[in-house]
Amino acid sequence: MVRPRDMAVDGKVLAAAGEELRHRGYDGLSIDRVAERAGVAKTTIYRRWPSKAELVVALIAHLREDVPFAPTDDPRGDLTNLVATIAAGLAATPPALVADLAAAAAREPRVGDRVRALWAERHAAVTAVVANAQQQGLVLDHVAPETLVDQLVGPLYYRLLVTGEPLSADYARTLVDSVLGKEPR
Amino acid sequence: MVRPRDMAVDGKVLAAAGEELRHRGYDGLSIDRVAERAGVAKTTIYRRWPSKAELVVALIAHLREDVPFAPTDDPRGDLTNLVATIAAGLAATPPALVADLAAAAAREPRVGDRVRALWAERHAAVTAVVANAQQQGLVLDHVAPETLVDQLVGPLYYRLLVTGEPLSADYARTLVDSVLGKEPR
Amino acid sequence: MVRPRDMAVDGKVLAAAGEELRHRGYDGLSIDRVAERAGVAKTTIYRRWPSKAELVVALIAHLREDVPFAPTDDPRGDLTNLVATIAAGLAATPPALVADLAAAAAREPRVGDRVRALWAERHAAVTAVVANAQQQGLVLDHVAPETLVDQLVGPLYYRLLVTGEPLSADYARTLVDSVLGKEPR
Amino acid sequence: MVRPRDMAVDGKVLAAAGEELRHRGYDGLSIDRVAERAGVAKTTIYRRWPSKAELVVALIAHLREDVPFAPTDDPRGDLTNLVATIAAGLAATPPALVADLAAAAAREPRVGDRVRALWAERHAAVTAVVANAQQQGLVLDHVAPETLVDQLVGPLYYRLLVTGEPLSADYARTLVDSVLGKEPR
DNA sequence: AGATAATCGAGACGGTACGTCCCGTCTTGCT
DNA sequence: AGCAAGACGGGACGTACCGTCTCGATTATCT
Repeated sequence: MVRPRDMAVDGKVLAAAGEELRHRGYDGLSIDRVAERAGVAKTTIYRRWPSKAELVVALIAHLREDVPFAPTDDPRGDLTNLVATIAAGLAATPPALVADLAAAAAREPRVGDRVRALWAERHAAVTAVVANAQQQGLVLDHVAPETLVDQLVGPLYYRLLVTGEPLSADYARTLVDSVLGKEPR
Repeated sequence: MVRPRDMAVDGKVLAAAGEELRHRGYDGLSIDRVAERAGVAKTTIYRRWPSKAELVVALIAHLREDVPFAPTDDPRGDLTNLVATIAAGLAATPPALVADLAAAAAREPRVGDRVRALWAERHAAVTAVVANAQQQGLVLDHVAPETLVDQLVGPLYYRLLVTGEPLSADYARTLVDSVLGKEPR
Repeated sequence: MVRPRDMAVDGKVLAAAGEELRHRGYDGLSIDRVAERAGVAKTTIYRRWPSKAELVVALIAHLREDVPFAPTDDPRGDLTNLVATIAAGLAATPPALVADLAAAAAREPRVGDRVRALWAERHAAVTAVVANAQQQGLVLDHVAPETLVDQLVGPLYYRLLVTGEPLSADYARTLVDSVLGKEPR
Repeated sequence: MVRPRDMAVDGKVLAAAGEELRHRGYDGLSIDRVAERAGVAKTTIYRRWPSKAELVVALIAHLREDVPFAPTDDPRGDLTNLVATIAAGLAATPPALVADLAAAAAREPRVGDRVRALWAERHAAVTAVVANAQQQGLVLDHVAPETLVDQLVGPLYYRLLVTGEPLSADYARTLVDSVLGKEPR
């Protein structure tokens, strides 16, 4: 009954915002400039995203790549793959962006919900594999799977945000080895 | 021959900036407001710190607290204490502040150096204890101590910044148990 | 073959617009708000009145009140009554509204026509009485009746719009006395 | 003790605003454009005048020409000159501008004060001459001088704002004649 | 005791971006 | 067609900070 939102707008705006974010960073991302670059009125942007933070959240969600995850009967391999994939994804994202999201999440509840939902997907995938591995007796079963997940994924964020050390596929393997024990054979 | 700088100014400004940083975050930290709150002219602030980032750098150095740590001959106890202390310290800090610092660190190299130096202290303390425990055969020695440290401390930041789950002393114990194996007897 | 226009719409819109005009003035009159207040779509308003100015034109025609005026054989009394009635009418209207109408009239020719027609009625009534009085020798006949009317009615607007002084019935009497000379007996 | 305001700014801004006002009218006067035209930051304008209305008030006050008034021993001549001068001044001002000022005055008390002060000067000059004439027996003394002033000046505004009739020097003379009586000789 | 020179407060200034409010036009589907 | 609902491009608003700049007024220290 009403004029529907122009679907193309979302794409144009997010594309423009992405460019800006990449080239100028979060602070330098100006709605005015995004609007101009997208060939769209500023009001149109604010009609869809109430603030810069929300726009960036949507942007991230848009950029999100599925963590393609096909479980095999080799939990160790699955886990290594998964952690390495997550590490690679994080390594490809500007650290400042991740930190900005964390900060926005901590300050604005609505943003927090969305950001947490974003990470939760990956978290859940890892949890599933870990639980699976545990059932097959590959992991010390005195530890809750959630804790193990924290110890597999947490270090990635720790390095990215805190120590600034690089995230390599090797590091992912090291983490899995530490949790599952050295390769049996 | 010249009028010396008023020593009290540094303190007043840093105190005011700290308040602002805590309550409004890095982005919301406004030099105008800091100047007003500190009862100091904006010029005076810019005379000492050439930018907001540098001011925050100085501020961070001020915020540092010692992690008091006295090693005993009980590495497991030492480790649990240390991790619990760090967890408590983090839990007492507004998550947004930690995230803001991470973001500022990622954006401004000089801020990054200082922030990393800030966390490095704690990191080093944990590393020492872990290495010590490893020498006493308490930990699987196929894993480098740095990795274990990441798996002890990383999850704390992960919870604080990413999942938003609480940081309890219990959680600290769980982490240590996971790394050292369940209490032998 | 076509759906007829909903007659009720005109009334609802003009009523809403009148409210807005009274409370917020011409500039503050927003079509968006009028539409909402009238429970009508903006499109519907624009279908009938092509612009804000035209809407106000229509509105003004609606606001017109008759100045009930029954001439007797006492011109002085008639004049005093008439001027007092006009003064009371003006005093009861928010000064800002009168000023806004004047401004709109000066800016938009079509509004000007309507507004002038609105006041002209009153003007004409006074002119008639003045001419009548003059014929009866009550007024110095070296002055054109139009001038006298200006001097009777003009001061009312002058006070309302310029000096801000109150418009009382007494003041109306004073004006008439000044023009006709003090009550003979 | 502080950096003084740049005196040149007032002039540049008011000049630019005057241009805009003349060419685009009150509504079309945009602070952004004024700032650009004056080569001044928008903030600088807002620092001095809190709103568009106040800026225009200042502008008018700036444009204000003294009503040069040298009393002679010929009150009738003085009065005619004075009223004619005021009429000429009003005739030279866009009616919409006068109406806008009246509207702004009616809505914003602060603006009202200023605008009234602006007109009050002229009002006072006329009052003085009228009182003078009355003392010399030129006017019927049963009428308060304030009333006569209203009847001399009010019609000018009435014509300008309400009836839209022209303001000529002749009309000024007619008004004076009506109040003082036809030229004795 | 002055001269000299940097410090400090106060706040003006040119800028950039923000998020809001309207305007008048448009698109869509229900009546 | 008329109408409700609301998206859209566009323009202006007034606010908040930024970092730079001018001013005195205020301390020292050096002559």
